[in-house]
Amino acid sequence: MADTSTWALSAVSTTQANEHAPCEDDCGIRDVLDRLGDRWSVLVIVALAKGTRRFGELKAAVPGISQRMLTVTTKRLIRDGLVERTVYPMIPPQTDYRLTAMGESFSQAVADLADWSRRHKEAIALARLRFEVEHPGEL
Amino acid sequence: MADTSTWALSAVSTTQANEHAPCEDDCGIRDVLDRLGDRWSVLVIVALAKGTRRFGELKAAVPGISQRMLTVTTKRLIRDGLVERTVYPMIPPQTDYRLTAMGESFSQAVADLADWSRRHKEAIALARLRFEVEHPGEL
DNA sequence: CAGCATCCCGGCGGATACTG
DNA sequence: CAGTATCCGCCGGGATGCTG
Repeated sequence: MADTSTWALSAVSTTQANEHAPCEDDCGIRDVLDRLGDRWSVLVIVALAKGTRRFGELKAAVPGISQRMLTVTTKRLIRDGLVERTVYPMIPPQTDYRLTAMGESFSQAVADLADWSRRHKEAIALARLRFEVEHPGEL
Repeated sequence: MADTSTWALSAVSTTQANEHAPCEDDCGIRDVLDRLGDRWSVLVIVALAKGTRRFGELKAAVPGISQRMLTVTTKRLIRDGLVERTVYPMIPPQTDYRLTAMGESFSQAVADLADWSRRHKEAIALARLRFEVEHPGEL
């Protein structure tokens, strides 16, 4: 039994032609994960959770972000309806950013996630150490 | 007042030399966000939430993933202590993947997130439509 | 079946310069 | 101050081929 030549032909039936496999069922999660995925969205949300901020204040509140990524990120958040922008036409110009109702809600969800990571950060760090000794060099 | 030549010199005080700006305060969230960020981790977690799966079953359960990304993703999840792997040395070989206790906990957190996105997907879609008409072409 | 090794491309995001 | 425009390097991840 267990001839190595048999299972070579047992076709994998690779989910037969799924084109782009766009989830179909669940999704909508993708949009959320995309925001969570990029480097800055969450940080900006967290900063705005403390209240309305101007562009410069926001930049200062999110250490390391470039002006470009700040504009791009805020624009994406605005597009998704998480953030609102108010422009005061003065010299020098002023622009205020604040969370929308949905933004606040999202902020709460993020906070819950932060809670989870706080409760498990030691366990994760430990797991990584173990992995490093058992599989040195990998990843 | 409001002379346009004055504020040109008011140095931005660009968060003075933060090297890599590694958060310092919060963090641990970065690790979690990194898992949420990549394209497949969440999908694999969701698939494993339904129970133990073999490599091939997992591949079938996550439509669109390549064998390479499946190995890479599972390995990362194992490294972080979210997934366990059991190898049965037989011909043909068999490998089982299952969530750890922490993995189950994480799976729950993800489920909460999925809930949020389900409750707001319409609102997000609507916001995007509005944005598209008001700012055609951007993003 | 369950992987590892290699090649390669797209786009995310950093750095820099310019404008109202 | 609050952006916009441009250039560019890096790496996440797809496709393919080979092994135990």
